[in-house]
Amino acid sequence: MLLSQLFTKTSKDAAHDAESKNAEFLARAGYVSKTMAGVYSYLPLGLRVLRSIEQVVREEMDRIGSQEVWLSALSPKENWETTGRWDPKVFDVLFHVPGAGDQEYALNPTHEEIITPLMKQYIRSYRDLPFGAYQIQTKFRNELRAKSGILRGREFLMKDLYSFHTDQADLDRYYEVVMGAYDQIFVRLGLAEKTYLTFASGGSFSQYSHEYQVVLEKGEDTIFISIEAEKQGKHIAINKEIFKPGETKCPVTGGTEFREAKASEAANIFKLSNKFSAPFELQYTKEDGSRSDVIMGCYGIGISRLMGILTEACADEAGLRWPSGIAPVDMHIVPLAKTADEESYTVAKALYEKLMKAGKRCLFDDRIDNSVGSRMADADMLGSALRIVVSPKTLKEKKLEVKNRWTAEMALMEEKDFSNLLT
RNA sequence: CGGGAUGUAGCUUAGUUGGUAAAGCGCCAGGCUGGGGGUCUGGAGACCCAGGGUUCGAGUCCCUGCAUCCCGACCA
Repeated sequence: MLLSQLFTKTSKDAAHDAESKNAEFLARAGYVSKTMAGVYSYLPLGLRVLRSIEQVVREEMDRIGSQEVWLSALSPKENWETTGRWDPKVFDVLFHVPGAGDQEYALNPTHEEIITPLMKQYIRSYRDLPFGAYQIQTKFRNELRAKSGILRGREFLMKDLYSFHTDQADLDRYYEVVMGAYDQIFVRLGLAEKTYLTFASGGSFSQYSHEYQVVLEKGEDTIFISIEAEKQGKHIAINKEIFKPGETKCPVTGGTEFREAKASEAANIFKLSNKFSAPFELQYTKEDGSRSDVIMGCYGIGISRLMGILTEACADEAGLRWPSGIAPVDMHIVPLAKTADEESYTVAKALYEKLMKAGKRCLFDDRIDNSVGSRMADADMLGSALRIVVSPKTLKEKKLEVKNRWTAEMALMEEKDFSNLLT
């Protein structure tokens, strides 16, 4: 991608209302643009990051055999009346949208009310169970207060998986499988060190709930981390909402020592049991011919929120940084040339084309009229892990300068050594 | 939904006891530059959030509304 062609621009100034780090940096880098409070548009570089996160999640969901679907974003009022969630006093984040005539629809904030009746068409007997179905889709929640940039919006991208079982024991087994997949997701996103499996209230639908909380200075939740578990190399915490000082014990180790931390909830998983299958009468036939409610689990993970969390966790004063595999590009190439005829430009351009042909994703800063300083600052802001500078100075030694955005280490390398390094 | 703060050029802001709007950045044209948002000259760009009110006169004072951010409540 040529930087001269990229329609987004970086900005030196933060928007006056960008109080949170993610809102400030993602907007300054031109990754996202705020449409209104809690609602963002994703621009070319930001969309690549969002898609990369999405792909990590998708691969781990596929790996455990769950099947990707794409459920409708609108749904009929009746489905929500069936579960009692149409009533704003019961469920205040549901957007009610008018349809033709007297009809009213819901803009889906979650999809139990869609997938449960849907599965009535397909689940007949115990032979059809168990299985999992997931989707990655925009969710709409009428939050009374949107906040913290893309961390808590009224419109956001979420992966939600629903699982269907004959009994609680099979749900318990599958729940563990999903936990394993989630662990893998946090490892791949480079967040494992900061992520704690957090025991939380089940809300109004279940006594069971686990959250994946990522420790962040500006986290909106407070968790109590089990010190005992940490000593055993386990990341276990209790959400403040169910923590009783002096009483609560670590459910994994039995330990009684905790340390308090601020964290952001990246994922939340629930054992639904028959909470939704009962009202929708989603049942299956057992081996003895009798009928029983399907047992369900649901497993959410905030894709766009993870992008915000990664920004909060990784960005430095100079701009964005991303874990490997998540950045919008693999490298950012800057020729320090005054004209496109100079060797430093032609060598850099040739390198760019070679890397692109080899499947690397690169930004090439062909904006040679811009000052050197502004182009270096842009390289830092845009967040590529590697920056390659080709200048008359480095060319004298027939070398390129390679700088690591994370370690700030700089190395002069011969072009062929550099190319070899990448293969 | 309660409380607080803020709305002035594309962006960030200044604007005195009320007298008809200023700067930096960005943008456009042209120089000089070239390893960290460089520099000089010239230029374009604002119904001062909206609607009422007070006043000879309102960016400025008053009322109402809207928007945004923050705190709280809320958060499958």
